[in-house]
Amino acid sequence: MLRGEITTAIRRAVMQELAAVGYGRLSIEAVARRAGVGKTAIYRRWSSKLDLVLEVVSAAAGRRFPLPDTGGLRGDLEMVFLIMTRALGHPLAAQIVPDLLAEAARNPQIGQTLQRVLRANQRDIGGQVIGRAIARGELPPDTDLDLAVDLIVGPLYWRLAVSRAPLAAEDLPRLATVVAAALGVASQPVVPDEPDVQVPDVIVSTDSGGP
Amino acid sequence: MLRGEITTAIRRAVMQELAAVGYGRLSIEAVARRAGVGKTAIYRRWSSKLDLVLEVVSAAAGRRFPLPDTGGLRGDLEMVFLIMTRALGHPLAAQIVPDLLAEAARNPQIGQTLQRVLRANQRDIGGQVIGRAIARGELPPDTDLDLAVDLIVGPLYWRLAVSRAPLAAEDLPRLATVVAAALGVASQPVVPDEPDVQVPDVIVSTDSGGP
DNA sequence: ACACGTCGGGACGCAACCGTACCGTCCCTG
DNA sequence: CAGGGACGGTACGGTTGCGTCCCGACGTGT
Repeated sequence: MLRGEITTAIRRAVMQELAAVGYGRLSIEAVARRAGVGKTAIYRRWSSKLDLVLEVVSAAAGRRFPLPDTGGLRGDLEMVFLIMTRALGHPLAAQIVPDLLAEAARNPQIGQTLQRVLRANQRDIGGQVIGRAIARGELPPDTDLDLAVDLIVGPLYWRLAVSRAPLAAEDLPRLATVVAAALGVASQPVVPDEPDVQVPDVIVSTDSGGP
Repeated sequence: MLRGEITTAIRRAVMQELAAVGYGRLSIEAVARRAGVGKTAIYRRWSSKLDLVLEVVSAAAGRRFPLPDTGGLRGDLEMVFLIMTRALGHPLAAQIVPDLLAEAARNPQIGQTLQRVLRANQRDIGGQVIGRAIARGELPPDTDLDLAVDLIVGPLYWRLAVSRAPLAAEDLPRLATVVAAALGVASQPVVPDEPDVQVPDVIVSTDSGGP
């Protein structure tokens, strides 16, 4: 009969440790130390570091929730942005999410799990917002969902998780207005304005200059 | 008199090792092994792992370049997107950049360096594009540069570095059109459409459910 | 009241890596 | 052609973490 308080303490310690050192350097011993438990208590519950992290992160991030209908695309977008801001504004999430997303590029198991608990969720939400807007006649029926998700999630994720610049609550309505405008032209045909210009060669090199 | 070929080999090995295991797990011994050199050769050039990574990454990513003027905002954006796609399309960069950006959140030195070589560069480019568009009369003079950078960089970074979904070359013109539309309304006053709706509480929790 | 299972703690052998030191070799410079 | 410096390799003691095992203490359920 495993004691629930111990399990909870381990979960909390995993999140804190993930935020502090990242997945790559996470060690079972450090988790046990931080949780104030023996390593035995951890191995009694999870079989490995990967198993531990996947289960804890899934449990913490896997909550789905209904997205309220505000009656308009702009309002729906603002609602999504507000929720994203709250979620990524949590210090633990702001550290853990980018770290795991980077690790996902290298570890297929992590990639699958995040795909399931994060990005599928985002696609759901994007689908809801776009679907409603189409039903309202605010967007054409052939709106590209992938492009829409990029437009909705990209700027705010960049701001909150990468750039980490402060974002005032008053900025969200403006961002919603701007993204709504972008979505409005997403399915229009492209009208090229000027012929091609030579594109400079940009390659990440490994041998430029010396120390 | 340090031999340049050795330095180059170490640099290449650092990039490959960063891509393979990330900054957190990068070890000097693994770099030496991969480069086919002794640890001595590395310590003779750099004082520590942090020093090594910062110098190598700066040298590889710090190249600035002129952004050609295509004569229109939409074309300029497409040019930026093409350059970004090439840079982040490089397998090494696609692995290393998100990893270091996540690490930057916990290591101030890495944060400062990336700020200097990556984000300042992006702000420069964004400033060029927006400045030209303002001069052409395509955008109002009070366009918010921070918001513009989020809109330009966010969606493509999300797609290439986080979502990692395939992106056809034909998608870039459409993305440019869409982002240009977004920038066009970026400085317009916000017109609220519907009064507030209750916002559901979303918090990343550490104690939801058990294994 | 008793017995069983979980608890924290400690120890185990093994592996990886740290940063330094010392080899003998090779190449470049003067 | 002689000298010096950088080279790859190896070994060093010390630290950290792995996954397992055993211990005595606790506490819970019957």
